[in-house]
Amino acid sequence: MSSATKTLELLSFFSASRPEIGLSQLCRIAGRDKATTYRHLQALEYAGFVEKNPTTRHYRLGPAVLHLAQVREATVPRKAAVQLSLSQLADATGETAHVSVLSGTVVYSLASCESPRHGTRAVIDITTFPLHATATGICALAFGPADLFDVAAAHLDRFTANTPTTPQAVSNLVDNARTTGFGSSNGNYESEVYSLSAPLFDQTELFVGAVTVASVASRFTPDLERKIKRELAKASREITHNWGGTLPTGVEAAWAETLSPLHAMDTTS
Amino acid sequence: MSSATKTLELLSFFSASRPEIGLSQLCRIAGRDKATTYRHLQALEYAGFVEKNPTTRHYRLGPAVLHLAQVREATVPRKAAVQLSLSQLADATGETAHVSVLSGTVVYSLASCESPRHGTRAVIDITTFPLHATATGICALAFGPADLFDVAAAHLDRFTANTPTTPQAVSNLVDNARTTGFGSSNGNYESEVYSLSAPLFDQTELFVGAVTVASVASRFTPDLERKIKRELAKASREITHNWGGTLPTGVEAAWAETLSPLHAMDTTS
DNA sequence: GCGGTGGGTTCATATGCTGAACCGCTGTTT
DNA sequence: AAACAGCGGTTCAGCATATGAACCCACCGC
Repeated sequence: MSSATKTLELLSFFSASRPEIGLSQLCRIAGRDKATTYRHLQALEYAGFVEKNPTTRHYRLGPAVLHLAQVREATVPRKAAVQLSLSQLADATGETAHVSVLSGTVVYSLASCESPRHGTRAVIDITTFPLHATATGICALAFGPADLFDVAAAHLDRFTANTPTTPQAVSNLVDNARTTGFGSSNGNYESEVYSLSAPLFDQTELFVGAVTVASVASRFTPDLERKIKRELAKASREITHNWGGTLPTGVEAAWAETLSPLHAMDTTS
Repeated sequence: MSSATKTLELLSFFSASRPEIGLSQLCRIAGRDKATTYRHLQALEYAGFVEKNPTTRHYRLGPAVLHLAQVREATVPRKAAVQLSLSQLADATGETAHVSVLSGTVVYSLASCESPRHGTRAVIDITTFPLHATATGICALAFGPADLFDVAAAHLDRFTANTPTTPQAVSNLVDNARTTGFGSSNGNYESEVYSLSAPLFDQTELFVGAVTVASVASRFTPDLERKIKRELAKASREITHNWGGTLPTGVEAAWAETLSPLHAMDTTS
């Protein structure tokens, strides 16, 4: 492990829950010598990656990281950062994949990608997603801010025979999303489109959006469902990471449970 | 210069105008050996600070910087990051200092700090600043987005005898701000309050807000004006830096000109 | 097929990184 | 008030590790 790598590793010990770290404390966390750690911190401080809290002499992340983040955002905007994941997802599942983001109480489409595998495809032709009637929306309700449910409950329009139009019916879908880690819509918005959706998170584990695969009802077998869920989990990890976020352990656990071989027997039985 | 410092320095060569850099190119920019630079880049890539564009093999900033920026923002929110600069500014000038930020076409107050030096003080009791009648607003018009002027011209309310109420009068103040690097208001909003304002910028040198000192007309001498301008420039550099931004060279040049001893003769004569 | 450029690799050399032990300070305990 | 523990910060001998000249291979224009 190079000196530079060790220096950079120090930065990863700072987090929202541990924003300031003293020298000795950092030595213990990193399991390294005090003199070494001190010199590494000096290098980081010189470059503006950390700064000293003048009163406590503890270290915290510095302004340089803001600077770099702005350059990164200008270089690879969020939209561009999902394109690769999205095309891989569409490719692996043979279905239409898309990513949407939450802004206030509205979930809008950021990017989508269709797979050429089948002649029939789901096409994402809406820009904002009804919260109660789409896999994406259910995901937002399940993992997003609590006050979103009231907004959803105030607009329970019926789109198809399957659209849930009572708060209780929506609540059931949301509960299911929370336990499985995936939002789902079986023709709730368009009768022939079955969708599955996985949430995306920021660094503080706040919901920021969802990645979704939209399939066609007639080919939506349990096997395909499992494949899509596996790929969705992968894509969600990837996109969340690319946006600088982290997945809550609860979601990972829900996925592990949902995708375990044991559970597979249940769903296919 | 330590290996870690050299590694970190590589990151500073990425910018909005040069977002992706190849290995050889980076060697030339940094003036370092190819093997060394390559190993440094590997360390950075391993830590997620850079990533390779898979098609061009060029390097660009990675997702880790977004992650760190979010932690930094959670650790030291912008408001907290200005407090120290602001109290130093209030202390050095003996006047009231405040920081405001531009959001859309509205300039709102982020934080303010009064100095106890004098019994009479300017008090910042508004939350949004009229663009045409305050030093802060003139600063926004001079250095902010061009379409702001139309917004300002549509609301030329008169507050005092000095308030500029014609587009031409506002335009003159804006021109003056552009050449001096400081917005000013001589009782344009409240007749007894004289204010000076310096702009704040983000990483792409876009105007994001202003730092202002509000003084009382009766003690606003040319000497005090010069002192305030010097301190404002210092505070603007500091806050801009703390927010991860960079000052346009044009503004620095305007300040240097305004604050030069030669220029001082002109203003005091 | 040839020169120029690019990314990536090798290896002997010596530079500069490492960590035990140290200092001076502060707040707490006895 | 003396002893103590913990902190941030410093020193220096010894050797791990960073360094860069020279190298390879692939690609591109000609």
